[in-house]
Amino acid sequence: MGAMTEPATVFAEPRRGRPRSADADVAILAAALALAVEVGVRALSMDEVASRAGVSKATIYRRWSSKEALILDALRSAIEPVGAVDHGSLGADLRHYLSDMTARMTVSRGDVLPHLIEVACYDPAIRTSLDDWVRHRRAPLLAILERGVERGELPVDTDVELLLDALIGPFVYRRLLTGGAIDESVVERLLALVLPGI
Amino acid sequence: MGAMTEPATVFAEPRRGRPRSADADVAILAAALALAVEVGVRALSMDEVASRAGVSKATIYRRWSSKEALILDALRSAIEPVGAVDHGSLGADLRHYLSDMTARMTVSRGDVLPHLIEVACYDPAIRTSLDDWVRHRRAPLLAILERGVERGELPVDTDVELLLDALIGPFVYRRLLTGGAIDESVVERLLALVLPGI
Amino acid sequence: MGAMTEPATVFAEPRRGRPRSADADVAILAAALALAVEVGVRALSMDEVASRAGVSKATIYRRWSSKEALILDALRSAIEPVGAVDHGSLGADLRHYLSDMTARMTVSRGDVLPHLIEVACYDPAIRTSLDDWVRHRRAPLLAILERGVERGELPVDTDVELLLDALIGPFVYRRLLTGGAIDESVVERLLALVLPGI
Amino acid sequence: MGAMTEPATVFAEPRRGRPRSADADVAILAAALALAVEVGVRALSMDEVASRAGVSKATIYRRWSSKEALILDALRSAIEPVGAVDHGSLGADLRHYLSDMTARMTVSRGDVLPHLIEVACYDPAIRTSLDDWVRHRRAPLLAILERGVERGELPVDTDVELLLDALIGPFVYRRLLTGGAIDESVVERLLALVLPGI
DNA sequence: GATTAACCGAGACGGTACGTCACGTCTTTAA
DNA sequence: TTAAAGACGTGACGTACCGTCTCGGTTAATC
Repeated sequence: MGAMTEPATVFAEPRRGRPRSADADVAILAAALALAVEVGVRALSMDEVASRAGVSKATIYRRWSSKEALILDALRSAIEPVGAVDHGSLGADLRHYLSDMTARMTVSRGDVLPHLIEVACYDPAIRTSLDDWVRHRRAPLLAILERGVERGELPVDTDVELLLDALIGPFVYRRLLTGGAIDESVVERLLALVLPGI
Repeated sequence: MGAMTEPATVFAEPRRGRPRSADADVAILAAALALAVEVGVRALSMDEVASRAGVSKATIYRRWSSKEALILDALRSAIEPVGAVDHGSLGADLRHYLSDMTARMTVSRGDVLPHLIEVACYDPAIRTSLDDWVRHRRAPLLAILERGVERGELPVDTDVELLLDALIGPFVYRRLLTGGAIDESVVERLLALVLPGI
Repeated sequence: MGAMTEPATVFAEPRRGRPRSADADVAILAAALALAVEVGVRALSMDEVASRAGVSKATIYRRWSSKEALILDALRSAIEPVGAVDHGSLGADLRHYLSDMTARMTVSRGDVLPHLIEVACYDPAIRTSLDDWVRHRRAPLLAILERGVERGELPVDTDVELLLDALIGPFVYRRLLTGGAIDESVVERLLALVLPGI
Repeated sequence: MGAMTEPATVFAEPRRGRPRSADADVAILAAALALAVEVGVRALSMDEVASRAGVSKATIYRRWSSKEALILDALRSAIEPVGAVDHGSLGADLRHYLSDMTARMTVSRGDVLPHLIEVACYDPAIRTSLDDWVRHRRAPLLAILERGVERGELPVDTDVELLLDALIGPFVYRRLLTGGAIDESVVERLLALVLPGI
């Protein structure tokens, strides 16, 4: 719950007063997610979220400082990262990760991420939170590449970060800007281009 | 002026009544651009644009169909594409193009493009217009790569589109999502990764 | 339209731009009055007024600066003052005026005036407007008393203002505070007490 | 403590459990009164009263059923009625009472009573409580007038209630509505008008 | 001494209304 | 016909206050 004003997960001294309802947390996030899927992030209104969650607006604003903070958390709660499975070889690991990623890119509505990217330009808190989320999603791929270096499948002096960006960047670019194809064949051709030996 | 409802530049039959003011076009675009820079795209309001341009809102909406259409045109009018100079070799051309592009990425405020990307998710007209713009900006790089094929610097069966995405994508990805470094050294290292022989 | 921000009745230089809708004025006042009667002033909400008048809240707030300013104007538009009829004698005039006044006091819901009195304590604009209204309603009785002085039915040195307060005050006091009887017989007994000769 | 849900002062059977804190009673009333004077009754909020009194809102609502009930009690606790002194003659008694009353009217902020009057229109409990308070404040004057009848200074068939209203009403009327003068000279002139012989 | 019942401060809760803002459209008069 | 000015309906925003409800913890009278 990164963007929350006071994360409920951190337990400090026993809080005084009536504790915040955990049910409300769940109901709000669920309502926000459902609405985002149904009508899109742009048309999502806090009144409607409150109404669906059976909660007052004040209860939402007690937890999240803005609409976008809520959306970010809702998104985060919904998307689990690609699993970090080890298939024994760099090629197999990469193919698995990238296929999974492209499948997700194709399925989901395209408006949540663009919305968050924009908001992050104005709201530092969202910026931080979005950065965390990106880091979290990159982690498995980073592990795959580092394992490749350890195994000797990649040179010791590989710039892992840049390699990662070269593998992910083209898909993000197509998704957000060019509208170009995103599928298995592109994965194969990109791998052939960037990592010819694999 | 791609998104305009009726482009003033195209002259059809001589129209009746008071002609549209050409000054207004300029003033509106200038005001929109200035505001976008000052307060950001998100906080830009049409009332304020009208007020700054010394123009009524109706005058704006007679020319552009929506706020985003105006912003898109304002953006377009401000950014001239990277020049299509021929330096004689693929390596020189690429280095020139990418350096220029990274320089622009570093300088400009980062909020106009993200905003348009988001809006394009909802508004097909903006989608089309944004696609045009992207195509327009990709054109010089596409020409460079095709020239490379003609010169024999690249294999004949090169997937030029994918190669282009592999060169641009990482920068877009860093710019919009990871916040990673964007500079000359990255250009060099990316070229070394994707086109080792250059 | 005393409390309006810019009274539409005062014509200064010809106003530019779209003029304010006179229909909206009427509809808003009517809706406010109807609601005040139905649910009371306290339970009257601006959203409901707007909805009933088929008007947006912004349109209301463009004309009146607050809920209370609107209520005051609505009240004023609804209550015509007691007619200033001349029955030929002080006694007849007074009996007519006071009977009429007591009848109105008994009929109307009792919450509008109390509400305005309270709000006037905090809002100087309402204060002024309420004072005007009170002056306006006192005028006929003042005329009656002054006519009594001219006719010689009252001493030349009569403190007309105080006499007026002595005739009205008891009724106001009963209405607002004691809940005491307000009827014809009280009018007679009060006249016998304050103006024994009449 | 008239409006209290369960008056602490009346001791019935000894209650079980922790007794209510008498300190809290005092602190709450003091805070309410201070706030009413500072910001006015309208802007007085229960959260702020609770905060100032160092008390929880629940503690307040355990004692008073509503904001207005609290305000009424706070008002009552602050204003002691005019003393019922016997100066030997009707004229002296009246002059003393009315002078005292006018002095209080001039001094105190004018917003507490108007507020209560309004609320009493909607809340029967406040209505009852306010009526009690009014009766309590009228009592000394009523005694004065009845003593006047006993002494023979007033006719035996005097309508004492109406006479009282004729003496008080004009001041209340001026205070709440006309904004007219309230001072010693008015007292004298009113007495000369209503009770010429005194 | 243990139990129990009512209290306590803190503060979260659902609800409701507030007054503001921006959008894109509409209606004036003037050029 | 277009222009500037500005009012219009729509609909969401985030805030404030109401009176109620949990919390963990305290304070007497009763057992």
